[in-house]
Amino acid sequence: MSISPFAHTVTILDFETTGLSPNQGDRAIEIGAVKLENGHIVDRFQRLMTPGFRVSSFIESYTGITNNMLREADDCAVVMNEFADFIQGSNLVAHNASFDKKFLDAELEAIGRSYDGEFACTLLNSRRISQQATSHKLGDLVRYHQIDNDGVFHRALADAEMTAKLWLIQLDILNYEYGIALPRFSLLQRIGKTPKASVAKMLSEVS
DNA sequence: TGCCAGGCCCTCTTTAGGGCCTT
Repeated sequence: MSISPFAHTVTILDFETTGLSPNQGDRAIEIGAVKLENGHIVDRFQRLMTPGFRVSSFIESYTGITNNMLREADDCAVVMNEFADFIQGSNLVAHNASFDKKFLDAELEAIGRSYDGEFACTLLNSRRISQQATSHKLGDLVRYHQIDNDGVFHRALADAEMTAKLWLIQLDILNYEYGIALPRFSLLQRIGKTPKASVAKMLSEVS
């Protein structure tokens, strides 16, 4: 059963992983998430998890998450079971959501859990409603929108916090530039799936 | 043996190729 389009709870999540593809054996090593209710952060989730094998030196360098840190972490199954509880009843947002969705799907399938929310993507939305931005990487959009940050990148909770702020900015853009206040979650999904050239027309019709 | 992600978008497109974005 899907979440109501009127649901006000949105969870913004970010995975750090051993690589790019669960189909190639890659696993999650960290999950970070913030839960928003009516635009305000009401809860946070951040856990390291051990994938069952050593991560590469590239991933250690890229994320700052070392094999020593993961040695003390719980198994993916334990952490993802807790995270499945955390996201129940909430729609989901991520930057380049197709990436995080495939890891969420893979890790939850491995423990026989599922979720009832639907995904929206701040990357696809940015390419449509911030077309003047020259790059839509999360870090570049943080600078472009002058989003407050503590200088930490490529850690799950820090990236989830910045993605949450980007999501709220996108809501502001819809409000101030298109006159759409309190858009349904489904509208944010539609923006990401609407052809780039047609977005302005679609939004003018909605407003 | 050799290769090795995948979804989305744009264009010099659609019988395709390449860039962007995520780790």
